[in-house]
Amino acid sequence: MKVYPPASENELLNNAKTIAGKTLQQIATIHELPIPLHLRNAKGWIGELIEISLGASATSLPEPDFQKIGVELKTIPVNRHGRPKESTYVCTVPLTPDIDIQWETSLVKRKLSRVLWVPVEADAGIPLPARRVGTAFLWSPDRQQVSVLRQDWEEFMDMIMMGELEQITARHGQYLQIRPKATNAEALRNGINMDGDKILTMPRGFYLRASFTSRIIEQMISQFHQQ
DNA sequence: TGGTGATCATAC
DNA sequence: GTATGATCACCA
Repeated sequence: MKVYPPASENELLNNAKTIAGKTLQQIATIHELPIPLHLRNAKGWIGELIEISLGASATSLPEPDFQKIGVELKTIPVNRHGRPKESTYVCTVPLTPDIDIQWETSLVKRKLSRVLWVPVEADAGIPLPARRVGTAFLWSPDRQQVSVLRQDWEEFMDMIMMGELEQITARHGQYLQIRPKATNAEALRNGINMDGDKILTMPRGFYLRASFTSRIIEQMISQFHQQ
């Protein structure tokens, strides 16, 4: 079954409702896809399955997944309490950014402006085929959240432009963090050191801390209960 | 045992 | 090679 890109947020939400409560086995069967034995050698499999089942179009482009409506798709592994098990990858970190790079036009901002979060059961005790997809919800950061995300991003970009990339660890950043994002430790690319010289360094990605995505889920639940 | 640093697969 | 989809694995 082929799912076409949704033309509106409502259409996307309706598509998401059709997979809510289903197991990964049920969804994979609909699309005639095999299920890997475990995620160790297929880490992105759930994300790719949900992309297919919701009609995502920019699946390996530096763009929001649903290009037409500007929505980014994120599956989020949650435990039985609904708390995220992992951080959430956002996008690649520019290692040699232009001097005039700005938050307003950054990929982090574009991707996080509108996100469809799709919770997926991730307790180790549940076999992969039996894991269920939860109720998806659309989210945009509120003013306070945008403010912190922007502050994190600007501090990171300042450090990178100052040649302090190698000093950045996953401990930096309140909501965002920067961590390696590579095939392996041998995958290097160009960066800039504190002397302004070219160096080879590990490719890195922006991630949302699990403590932050946990708050997003809690907010959604409390809004739900108020209605 | 939580979080940081490392890694796996795939598309083009 | 560089982007995407992420989770793994180890150690403080």
